[in-house]
Amino acid sequence: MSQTNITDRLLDEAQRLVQLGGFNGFSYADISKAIGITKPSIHYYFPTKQDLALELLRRYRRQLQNGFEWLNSSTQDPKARLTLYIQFFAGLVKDGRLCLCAALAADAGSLSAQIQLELQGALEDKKTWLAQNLTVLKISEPNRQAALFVATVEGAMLLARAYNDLATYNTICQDLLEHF
Amino acid sequence: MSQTNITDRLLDEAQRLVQLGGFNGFSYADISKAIGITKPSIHYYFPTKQDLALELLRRYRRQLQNGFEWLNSSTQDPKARLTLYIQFFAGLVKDGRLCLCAALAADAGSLSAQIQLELQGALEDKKTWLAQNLTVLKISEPNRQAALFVATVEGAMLLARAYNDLATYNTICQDLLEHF
DNA sequence: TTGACATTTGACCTATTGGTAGGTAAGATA
DNA sequence: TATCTTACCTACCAATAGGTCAAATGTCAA
Repeated sequence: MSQTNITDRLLDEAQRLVQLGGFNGFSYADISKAIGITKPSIHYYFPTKQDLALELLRRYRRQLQNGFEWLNSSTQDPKARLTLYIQFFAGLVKDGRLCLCAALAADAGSLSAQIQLELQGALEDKKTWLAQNLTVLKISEPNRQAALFVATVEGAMLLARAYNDLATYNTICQDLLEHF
Repeated sequence: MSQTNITDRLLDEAQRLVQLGGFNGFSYADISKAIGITKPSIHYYFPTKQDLALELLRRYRRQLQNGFEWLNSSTQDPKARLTLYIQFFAGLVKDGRLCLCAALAADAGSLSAQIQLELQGALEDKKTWLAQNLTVLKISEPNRQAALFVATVEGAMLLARAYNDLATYNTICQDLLEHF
């Protein structure tokens, strides 16, 4: 991404660590080591770890929006769009990562109410975009089916992570697509 | 469960905490407070936290087997069995918990290889049982569809946890069932 | 060149982490 | 009776957690 912007580098590394080991699975010291900036400097940008998580989600939602816009401009075919959605997350799975939503949802117990709202927002973003494409496909109850779609893809990432196997993700998502 | 057996009480509480906040989201001190036994006493039963996690998964697999046997004896109708499978986990979701598999999969980064194998085993147990019932239903590729089923249910729990809403889980699982 | 502000640091803090050392009372076993 | 084992305990440990603060450094416009 950006080599220059320190905020982004901090967020990149934090996101990586969250996706690999959950919100409680890393510390500011870990980020410090990886980025080469001292621990107090990280506190300068993100006073508390909760601040970090919140900004992580806000940025993630922006990234999602950009991703969806890119997908929309890539093809008009809704079926192809769903496939690209799945391929988008395959990149994460390949690196042994989870979607940020899944990673944070699992640790929701240690997240502030505000963060949980932002997490719900991110999931809503996904459902909304998916529902739009399911509507074009004339699927009945697109909102419900969108929720099913999101759940399955998140679950597929979870299984792929457990098995440490990209094929697990791809196979499940393949079968999911065939239902639509 | 068992009021008497201390090992079980420790595991019960540990499992609760893992399902609520992940493997890194609780400490021996938390269990200590809840059970009323000192921290070193917990180390007496489970020398390290990894030992605890391993036994948690081994017990979980036994519980799953018992559950499946109970489901098998409850009804011969495979469709009804799938419904009961979903209801089984709804109890967890109602308490704001995740399936142990989902909770640990998200924190897989901080789990030993042995534990990850046990985690895979637990997921295999689920897939195997589901595949048996899908076979009876004459579903093609029952193993693949079983993986899809597991992923969706795990994902539904994740979403329900994020939204803190049992209905989210029920709706997704309802729609899942209608695909079979 | 200076002042103002942004950025980064070393030194430090308190609480908690997972874990250990050593001991003790109650049974079981020899 | 002597010894061993189980099931706990108190007291403690080094390391790490998230976080603070005053001082130093960098940047840039007036």
